[in-house]
Amino acid sequence: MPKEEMESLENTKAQMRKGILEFCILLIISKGEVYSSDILKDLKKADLIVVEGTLYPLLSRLKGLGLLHYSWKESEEGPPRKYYTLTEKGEQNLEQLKKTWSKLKSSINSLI
Amino acid sequence: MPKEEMESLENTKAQMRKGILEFCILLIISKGEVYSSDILKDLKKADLIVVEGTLYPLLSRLKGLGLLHYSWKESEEGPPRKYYTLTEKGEQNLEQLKKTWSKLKSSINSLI
DNA sequence: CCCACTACCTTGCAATACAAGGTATCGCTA
DNA sequence: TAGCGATACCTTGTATTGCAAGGTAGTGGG
Repeated sequence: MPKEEMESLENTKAQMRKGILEFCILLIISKGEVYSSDILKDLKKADLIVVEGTLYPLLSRLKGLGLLHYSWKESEEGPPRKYYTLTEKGEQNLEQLKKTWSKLKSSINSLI
Repeated sequence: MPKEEMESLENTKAQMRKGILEFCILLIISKGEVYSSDILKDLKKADLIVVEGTLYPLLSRLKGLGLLHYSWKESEEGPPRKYYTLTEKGEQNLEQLKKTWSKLKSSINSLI
């Protein structure tokens, strides 16, 4: 398969992943206190490849919007970590996003 | 609800929509020869708000990648229209994207 | 002949994911 | 105790891309 095709396909797939990235991160944090490496691990398990340079600014943004807060915790083996949890706002937001996701799923289903 | 929250929510929703936009457009075109207004109408029905300024460059890009081709057709009431259809490549690509979409759905499901 | 309508396209801007590189803390070991 | 590797957090520059706004052109009716 020629290179261009591969790229266009990968590009579109990447777009799909990006779109739900924020949603996924909120989902992951909603399940319990986590720090960046935990999040990256969970995203990887869900086939959502993300790197640090993407995650940190995003967490900061969500923090700035009041959806998250964090607390520093000591680590057994290394520097302290920022553990994130959802705020009240974050939880409400996530509920809305779950609904949006459901609608999106049925929209696509009717298109298929 | 304060303005900022609304905006953050709308923004995230918009991201989700954007991510699947290209996929949806391919889906719509796969169902038969359509021109831009048809596509916009179908997207609107699926709650995917898109404007001309988004659609035209995107169609051009997909054309450039060899996923689409078009033919001019006369209209009964106005200027001629570009009717789009999928190329062979476009169909193959779409099949791949359907698989990606399924995986994405189950990934999210397991996160929820 | 002009005006409204439809259709196609372009330009400038803002958001954002990513690659790459930087800073700081900790524990281990020479 | 000095240095090194590992871990963790963060920043900068770039490319992509959706969108608002505005532009061009064909068609038909008054």
